[in-house]
Amino acid sequence: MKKKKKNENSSKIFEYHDHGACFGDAITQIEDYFIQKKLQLTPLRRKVFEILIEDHKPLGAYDVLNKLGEAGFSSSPPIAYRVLDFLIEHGFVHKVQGLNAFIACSNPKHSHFPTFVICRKCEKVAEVSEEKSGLKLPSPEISNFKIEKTTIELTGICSTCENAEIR
Amino acid sequence: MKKKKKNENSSKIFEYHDHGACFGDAITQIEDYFIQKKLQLTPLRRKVFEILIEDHKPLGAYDVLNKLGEAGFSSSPPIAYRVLDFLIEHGFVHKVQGLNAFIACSNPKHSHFPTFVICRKCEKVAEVSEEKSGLKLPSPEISNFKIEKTTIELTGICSTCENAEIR
DNA sequence: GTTGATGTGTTATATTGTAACATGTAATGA
DNA sequence: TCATTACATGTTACAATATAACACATCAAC
Repeated sequence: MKKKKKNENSSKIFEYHDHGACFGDAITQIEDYFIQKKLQLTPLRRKVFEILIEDHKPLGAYDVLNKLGEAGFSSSPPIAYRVLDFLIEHGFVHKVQGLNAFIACSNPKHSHFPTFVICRKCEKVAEVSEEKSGLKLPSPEISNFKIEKTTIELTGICSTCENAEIR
Repeated sequence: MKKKKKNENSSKIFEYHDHGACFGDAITQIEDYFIQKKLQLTPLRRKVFEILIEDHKPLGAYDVLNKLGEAGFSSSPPIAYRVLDFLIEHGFVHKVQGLNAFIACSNPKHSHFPTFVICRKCEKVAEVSEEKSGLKLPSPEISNFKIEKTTIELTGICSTCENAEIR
């Protein structure tokens, strides 16, 4: 029960979030990217991305699907899965395997090998970029393996929940 | 197409495997552990573990289930999932999230935070233990997060498959 | 000899994900 | 002009993965 003074400016990965900026930046980034790559940011694709970035937490494919339905789009499963796959391919969405859920990438420019930190109690999820995580990938390249994609998920309990866990 | 001399004794994570030793060791380990922890290594649990360690590759829950059926056990889904969960809890089985599959732990003594290296082409999977992987976990503990469980999966292409990929 | 803990079994159903094929639209180029 | 192609979306039907809820048996402990 000691005062936490020392860690005051350590990255509070679950706490801080300027959502307005986040949303606007993300939309701008995806627009720029699509133009640059000559891809179509169709209403459907845009909507899926918006749904994810608004919530800013992992959503199941069928959650996305329902929201698409509410917004007047078709809501049969392949619709969601196709668009999600497409956005994943281009780095704007990640799949959180441990939750069978999808989340907007918090920084498409940097997160090629993102780490997800997941509280098993409050289910909050934080994406920590390669640079910030301090993660040092193992090197199976030594044994001639070429990494194309990583899934790195750390499940546990965040400080808020731990403090609440009186036993 | 150069001779690979230099890496001769680098860990060939996909190649080497003394299966006889592996199987025997694993059974002994699980027996010892169960005795020590006063757990019941029932015929069902033993069989599930044997199925996984015999194959020595990730199996879907329903694959396990079928093999249980063939061996005279019940083969309704909860049977497999319960036993798999139990074995996972005790560190003798891991789930490979990227494949929705289960694999016997290759070294229960050491692998608390194992890394799985998965070739997307031949689907071979290698488990690399914490010590050997050179993996340096990120430190969200700084931000007061307590890691309980990790999912670390590296997907890509192994040298054998890459060499075969003429384009 | 009842109670509680554990392990297995069953039915039914929930959740997550895909295959296969149809339609619409816009750009290309003979 | 109109076939061809690429792409995006749509639909039906289904496959694959996973869990809830409840039943029963065994066994040790009190």
